[in-house]
Amino acid sequence: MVPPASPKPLRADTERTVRAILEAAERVLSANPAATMEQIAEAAGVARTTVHRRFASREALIAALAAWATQRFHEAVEAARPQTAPPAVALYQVTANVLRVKIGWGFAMGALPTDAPEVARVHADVLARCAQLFVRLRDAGVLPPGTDLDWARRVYYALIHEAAIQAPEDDAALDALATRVVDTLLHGIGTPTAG
Amino acid sequence: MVPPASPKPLRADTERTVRAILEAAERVLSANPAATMEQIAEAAGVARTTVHRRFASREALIAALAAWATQRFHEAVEAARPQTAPPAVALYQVTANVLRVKIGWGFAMGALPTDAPEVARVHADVLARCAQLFVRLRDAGVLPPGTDLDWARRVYYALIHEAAIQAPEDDAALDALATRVVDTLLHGIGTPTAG
DNA sequence: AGAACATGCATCATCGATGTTGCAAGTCAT
DNA sequence: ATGACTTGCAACATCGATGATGCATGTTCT
Repeated sequence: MVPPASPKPLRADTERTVRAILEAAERVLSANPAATMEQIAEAAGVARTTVHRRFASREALIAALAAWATQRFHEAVEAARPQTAPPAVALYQVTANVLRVKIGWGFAMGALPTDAPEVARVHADVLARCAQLFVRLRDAGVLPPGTDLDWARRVYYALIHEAAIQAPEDDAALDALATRVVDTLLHGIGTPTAG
Repeated sequence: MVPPASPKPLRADTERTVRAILEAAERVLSANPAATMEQIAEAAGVARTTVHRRFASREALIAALAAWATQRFHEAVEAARPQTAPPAVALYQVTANVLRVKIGWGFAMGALPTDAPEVARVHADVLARCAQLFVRLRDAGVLPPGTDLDWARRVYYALIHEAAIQAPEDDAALDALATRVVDTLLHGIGTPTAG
């Protein structure tokens, strides 16, 4: 229902409710992944039955949440033009864009074990883009030729994950965070002259 | 029951069972944090009622698991003599020791929201040791004077967490992993000349 | 060997979460 | 304004997980 243009345009009423539920689910579940539908409904300001009317099951709700976040994730990466922009620039842009999304949708992006066909495809797509970006980084000399790209990618994800916990809301702080992530990724935190 | 010498020495029988349950819980819960007591019991090769006899509640089981892992964690850090060994050496030793523990007890170490008084104290102790180690690293010039120690510590944890997923079993691979973690922490993954 | 204890099994009780339905009242679109 | 849709509420049904118990059958320790 959420990802592309739905077959039937939702009533303004319904759309607000759905969004409220998804946002509430994100907040509540990120605080406690085992939270009940009741707690989510309460946080959304609706009755529990309404949640069940919109999402057939708890599983469906989480799937919708993941789909929503995946879409945002995809947009964030694509907006950085990771295949055409200079790799170092793209790295920074991707970092900043993804951070912005991840700060608000941390749970949904973490709970990605989705089995929906469409969503899985988009997600795989994004991962491939990231992998390609790292190849480009290596080819451009930003990363040494012998770099273990898998380790590099995982370190990158871990740094973004850590940075997202800071959760700043203004753009200046977000840029500072992105800078710190890229910097740490490339140069670590040690004294350059040491070693 | 587990951490120090128990008031009543368990029967050989019981001890084996308890250990089997804890180890099974680690395996099963790390694969699926929402696993049921039944699944844990099955993995341990005992009846579900036996688990309940040893651990009053699911909560108690997880608490015991956390306590056990915390103890191991503590030993791993202390064995590296983080306050007396040269900081760079201690960093490496702590990394290797903690990796060894974390590979086998990843869930238990992640599920640390424990409210047991004794356990919390030990855990806080370990964290303090780590913080001190980072101060020593900075004072020794391994880290630049202006380093944000909180960020440094969090990056370090994240790297260990990532590395522990590789899960090698032999010592050579473990040392290689530890080297990689320390190296990445200090120098990142970028080309040194770049910038 | 014998007392003390642990385990497996079957059984039962309970509890919370999930999911459904009917109806009255409210909201939206045209 | 009117018909279509949505929501809240209350009630109900179900289901799985948790936790407890009694008893027969091992297992351990001395």
